[in-house]
Amino acid sequence: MSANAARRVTASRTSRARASGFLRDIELSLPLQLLKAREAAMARFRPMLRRHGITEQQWRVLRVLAASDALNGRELARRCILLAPSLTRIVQSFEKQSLVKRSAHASDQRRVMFALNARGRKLFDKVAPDAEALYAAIAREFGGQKLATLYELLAEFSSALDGGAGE
Amino acid sequence: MSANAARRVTASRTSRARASGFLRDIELSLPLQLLKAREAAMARFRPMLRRHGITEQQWRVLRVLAASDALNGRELARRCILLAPSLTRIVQSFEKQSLVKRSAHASDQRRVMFALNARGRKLFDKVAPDAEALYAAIAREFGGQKLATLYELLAEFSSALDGGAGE
DNA sequence: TGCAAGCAATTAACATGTTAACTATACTCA
DNA sequence: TGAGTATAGTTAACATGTTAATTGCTTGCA
Repeated sequence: MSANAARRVTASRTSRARASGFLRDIELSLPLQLLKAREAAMARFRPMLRRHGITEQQWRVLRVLAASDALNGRELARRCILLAPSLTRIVQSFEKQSLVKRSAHASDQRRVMFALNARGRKLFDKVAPDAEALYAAIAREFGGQKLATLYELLAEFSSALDGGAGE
Repeated sequence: MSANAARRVTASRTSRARASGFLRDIELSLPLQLLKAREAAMARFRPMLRRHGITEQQWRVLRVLAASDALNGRELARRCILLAPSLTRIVQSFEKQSLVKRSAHASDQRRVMFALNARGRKLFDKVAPDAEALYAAIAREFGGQKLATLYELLAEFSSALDGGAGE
């Protein structure tokens, strides 16, 4: 499969680039294709999350906090792939809704520790089954084998470009 | 490679999920991994685009318009993977900078046609070589073969989930 | 014909992305 | 020890993402 893919991509690149006379075809912009694939997946999750009254990014924070007792902001942002300002806004919103509580780090007064409280955990437990069902449907439609290969390639790509910094 | 990947992913999923007692590990959220890979790539492009004074999304619009004479808003948004409101804002900004001009569609007064003008084309010609150089570096570091396989998988994934609607 | 339904583009409102600046705390090393 | 530097978190400002509502035009059909 991948040998054919290589040939096909190369062929289409040269012919289309020659035809348009410009930069390689936009179909061969990797960031765009990653975005497109992400959109295809998120289109399924967003309506469900919306019914639960949360955004995609808020769900990431809920998930990460549900999987660990308490995290400081920097680590939380890193695991959610969120920038610090976005995380600040999200946890502030969560605190107003009593979903998250903050506490001081024992030895470093700069750090702020965040953790889910009872209401937050309850919301997570309510959303998680719906998310799992949608994820299972995607795996079924695309194929578990191909999904695993895609994971592997994405991980290799990220670490190849990050130089190991992102993980 | 992909057979190993499947085994590895499955193994890590069960062990981590059991350890945390919650939803499968967040590392196995496909939208998140797509985002992470995209971030790894965009981290290289953004500083360059910023030096040219444009954003990532504005660059997508420039590229698509440079590759075709004139497009209506809907088609332009579709090719750039942008929502209509975002496109509206971007082309309005481009018009103020005299990068893009709009015209009426011949037979359908609802449609608005957008095209690059001389200034827009000049900007595109200025940015394109830098973008190509960064793209070539990524292809070199990650490997052209693997890159082609990744493209293929992403395309299959998008079309599998879109049901053919997105293309 | 003319009206109901649909489509293209825009606008509005709020959430997030992105960069830069800022505050408070922690570290380092002369 | 104390000035300089680095780090964690926040805030600010502007661009984009997302949904819903709006406007103007088009189409289908009774």
